[in-house]
Amino acid sequence: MSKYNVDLKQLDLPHIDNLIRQFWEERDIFKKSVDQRPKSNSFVFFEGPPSANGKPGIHHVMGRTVKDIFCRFHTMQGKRVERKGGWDTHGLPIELSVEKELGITKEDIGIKISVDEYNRMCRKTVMQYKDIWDDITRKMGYWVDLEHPYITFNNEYIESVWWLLGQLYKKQLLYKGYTIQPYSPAAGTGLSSHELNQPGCYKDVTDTTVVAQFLAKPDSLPTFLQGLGDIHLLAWTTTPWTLPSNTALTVGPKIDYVLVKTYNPYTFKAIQVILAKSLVGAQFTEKRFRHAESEEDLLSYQSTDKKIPYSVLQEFKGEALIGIRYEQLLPYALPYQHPENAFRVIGGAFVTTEDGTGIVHTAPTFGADDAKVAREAVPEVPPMLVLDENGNPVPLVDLQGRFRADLKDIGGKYVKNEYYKANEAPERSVDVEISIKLKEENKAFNVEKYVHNYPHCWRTDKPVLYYPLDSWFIQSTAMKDKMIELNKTINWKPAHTGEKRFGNWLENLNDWNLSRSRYWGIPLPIWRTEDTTEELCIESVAHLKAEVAKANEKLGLSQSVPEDLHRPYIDDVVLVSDSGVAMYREKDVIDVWFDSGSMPYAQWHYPMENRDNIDKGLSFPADFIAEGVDQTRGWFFTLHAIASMVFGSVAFKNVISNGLVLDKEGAKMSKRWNNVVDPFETIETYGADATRWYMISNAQPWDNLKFNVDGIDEVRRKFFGTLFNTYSFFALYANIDAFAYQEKPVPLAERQEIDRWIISLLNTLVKEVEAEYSDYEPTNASRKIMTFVDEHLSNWYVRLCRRRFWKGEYSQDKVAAYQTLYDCLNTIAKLSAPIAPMFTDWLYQSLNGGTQLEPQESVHLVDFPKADPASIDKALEQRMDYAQRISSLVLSIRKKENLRVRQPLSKIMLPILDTEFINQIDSVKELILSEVNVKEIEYITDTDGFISKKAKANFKTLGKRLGKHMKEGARLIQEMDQTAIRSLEKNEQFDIEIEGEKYTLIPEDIEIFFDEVPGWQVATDRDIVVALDISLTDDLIAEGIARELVNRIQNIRKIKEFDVTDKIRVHIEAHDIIHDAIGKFSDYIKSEVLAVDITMDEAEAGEVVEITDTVSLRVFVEKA
RNA sequence: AGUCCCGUAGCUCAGCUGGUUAGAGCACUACACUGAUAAUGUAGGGGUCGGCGGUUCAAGUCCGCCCGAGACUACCA
Repeated sequence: MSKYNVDLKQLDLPHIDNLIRQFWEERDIFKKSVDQRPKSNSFVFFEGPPSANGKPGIHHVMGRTVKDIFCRFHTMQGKRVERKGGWDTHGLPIELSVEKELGITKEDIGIKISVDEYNRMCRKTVMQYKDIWDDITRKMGYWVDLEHPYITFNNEYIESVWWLLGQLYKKQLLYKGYTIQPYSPAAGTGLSSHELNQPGCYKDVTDTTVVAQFLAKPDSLPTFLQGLGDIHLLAWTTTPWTLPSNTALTVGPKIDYVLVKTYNPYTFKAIQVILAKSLVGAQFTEKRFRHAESEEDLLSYQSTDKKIPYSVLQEFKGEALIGIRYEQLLPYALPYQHPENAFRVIGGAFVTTEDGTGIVHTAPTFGADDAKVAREAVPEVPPMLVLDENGNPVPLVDLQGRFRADLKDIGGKYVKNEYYKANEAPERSVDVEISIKLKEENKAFNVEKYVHNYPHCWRTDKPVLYYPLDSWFIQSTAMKDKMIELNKTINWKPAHTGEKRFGNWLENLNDWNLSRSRYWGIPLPIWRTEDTTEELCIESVAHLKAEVAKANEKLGLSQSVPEDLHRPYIDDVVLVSDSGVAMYREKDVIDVWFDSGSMPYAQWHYPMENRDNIDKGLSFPADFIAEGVDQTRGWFFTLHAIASMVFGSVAFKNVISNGLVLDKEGAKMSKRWNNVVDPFETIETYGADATRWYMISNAQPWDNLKFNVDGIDEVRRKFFGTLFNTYSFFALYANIDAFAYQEKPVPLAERQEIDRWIISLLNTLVKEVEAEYSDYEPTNASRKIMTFVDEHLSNWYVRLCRRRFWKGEYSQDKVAAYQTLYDCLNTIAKLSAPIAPMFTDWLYQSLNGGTQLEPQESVHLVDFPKADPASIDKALEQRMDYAQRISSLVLSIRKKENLRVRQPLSKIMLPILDTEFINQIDSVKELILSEVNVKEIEYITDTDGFISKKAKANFKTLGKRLGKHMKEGARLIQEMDQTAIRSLEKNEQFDIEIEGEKYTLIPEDIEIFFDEVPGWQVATDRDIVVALDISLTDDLIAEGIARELVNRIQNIRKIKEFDVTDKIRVHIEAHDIIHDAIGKFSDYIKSEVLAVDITMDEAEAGEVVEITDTVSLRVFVEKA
């Protein structure tokens, strides 16, 4: 005979975790849960690959809980949900951690250590925390296929990525360009815009800024500026180190500029300067300058004067300045090409007058806008490129961020002090040195510190440089419209992340910089001839093999395709062009983000294998993905971009972007603040389920979570504790009665009102929870389940029904109670399984262990419950609500009158509005009476003359009709007397008049409720009024005492640890106060405490027990 | 600098398309209850719904501005 599991005396979630985890592993439940569903009915999920070179944090538990919930839910909905795990293995983070470990820099690679060795080291390092990741995955109960993960460094994966690049190449979406890009000298690589958009990259920094004076060449000035003496153009820069590379100044053709006569604040020399009219006030600050009153005033200036006078001489459009030539500001070098076209004023539409001077210092080698405007000028303004020792054109700053050695005083210095090794940075940065130099040479108009936002490298944390680089791009801008259009079909949770954040990002899309001049990554599969006229994009290993054979033949080589497709082996492969010329691989590796964006295809080695997965849509696009909001421009974008460009499809249909996990104060978790929560510790202390449930129920996944372990404990107590207690209660009595659900389900009609009520609520709950899960609203689902378990099942159903379980014969009613409670618990286990997979599996197995009702060995193999609409009875739910509220009201009167519930009372009086109400209350009458220990309910109707009604306006219906008379109308309605209300009820209409306007009220315009009833002990709650008769008779008192006795005897039983089924004998010290009680209620007492007899004697062996406030007696209890 | 999101009790959060006493849980206080007991019930205190202005008969809810927190965008010199 099987029994319900009662092994656990107390709820111990970590213990249950262990049991269930072991069970899953032994029985291979995860695999079964996937395999039992047909391939044809799939729910596609993509697992975003984490990088195993960092340890998992508590936020990973959050993200993975969200993923797990929907995968489990859809599995229970009959779907096949394959979840291939994956690892992100390439990229800068790994390379940098290896460099650090080896104590080398990028320059040493290929010299101190071979590329081969270096890459082998990367391959090893990248998986260093894999075991810890696998461990947290298991411990938190996240189901993902860890045995067959995709790994981005595998040849198959690389081959798929090549194929994708090949498709882009064929669509002519790959191009090579020389552009100014964000570049990290410390990391030695260019950065893509999504790398620059990683959180925390933009930081406020204080830089030395200069407003420089560029001396115009007199003969190039427009006629209206000629013959006035020296004229300087003022231009502002936040990067003085770029001034040696200045080759132009840009003005806005339509902007108004002025010529100002004043003195240089450092040299006190008289000067004339040009700047934008609207920025005169910003440059000539009141602190240091003043308007000159007259020509004499201006001329009379002495360097000892406090304020410098200035005077505006002329005004003109920027247009007029174009073509002016100026003396090179810092003549360190000259452009190697067309130096005669440098150092002149050009026009540019991007110039604004928001800050600076309205004249933009233009260094085409270090600014994207600068390069563009310089190229567009006629004739083209040359960038400041010089020839190096090999005759190649290079900028004045090298790839390490250092000035070229041959640049006199600044040669060999880093342009930013941050690039020096610790403690090696000079006191004065190059920016400061240049500023001082300019001041001394009467070339600086203003030097000051300025705080602005500047991008930093996401890995090295050092400032980014904008630098000219030759690299490969994906022309994503060409597919922008398609991406925008497809995005509109995606269901984003929350919606605004998709519409606004992601949508705006797509609107402002830039081309995707693919190139990384690094070693550990997927090699760019493009080969070129040395003169760059011919090129080839390889799109598979087979393709490469064929090309290698061709090259071997034509060039007389004996190469083979390398076993490992990484550098350096792939670099050695030489191919041959159509014209028979050798081609060499472009040295770059690709952006790692392309790796992860390729996973929908590359995880299946598409198209070399598993073609149907993509072509027939078996595994593409995803029905669902989830990651943190920080991935909006990361993985979410790369998935979307590749799918849009290569397949013209979305990559995912539903996406949750979850918020951050903060500490309990709302601060970011960081090692520096020592507020990082260890996920292992949390799970081991509180259990995975409580942790998961807390995270989901406390806040919506997309809101930031203020993580507080106190909240987990609360969830454990309130939800899991209550559910566990309810189960334990059930199991205790079901085992005693040997209830094993052998009987046919008792028809609903034959069950008690309260059974039908909880079943109705349960079915409503099933319906709602299914809708919430389907709508990707796990928080609402969890909260609804909690309310049901806590308020309805435990605190009402079980509380009221307790006696049915422990009293009486094994009747149909008892069976009905068992069946009802069993069904509730079993259904809750299933509804909650996606969120709390371990406890619910324990609960399901414990229940099913007593009945063998369901063949599935785990809750994760069953189908999600279906709501039965026929069981939902809204009128019944309403009635029970009345019963709960009436009971509460009676208890509150008892409390006020100091009448304990054990003392029976004679009657409740209930004023009622209509007979329908009587019917409703009648069917729940018994529940109320037993709950509050009262003998009967008496209904008081209108005609009894006790009741006075009050009316209140219904604003919703009246507001529109009465308009501004609403306030007055509400007052009139409140003042309606009994006859007026009665008249409205009878005639179904009633006229009121406000300021001459007549309005006809109909019944729905007012709400009627009861006034206080004078002279009664009453309590009210909205539309219900309850009065209680508190007079006591001798019988009532005796019964009260009898109940007190029962209570005391029960306590003694418990102290003595009798079994709940033990029969007893009771001896009570004789006393008047109990004489009546025992005389009249001995049968009752005996049956309550399972006594075979009760005797009044000395009870000498008994203990003294307080019976009432004034009487204490000896009571002795022994086993019969 | 711009865009987006958020601001409701000491804490964590509800509050639907505007409708009249702004809710729940936790915490706190008091009293009960106790054959579910590291639970439970009842009662109580605690809110100018971030601020100001507007629309409306009516605003926590809609609009504008401001303050505060956050995320994101941006080479704007």
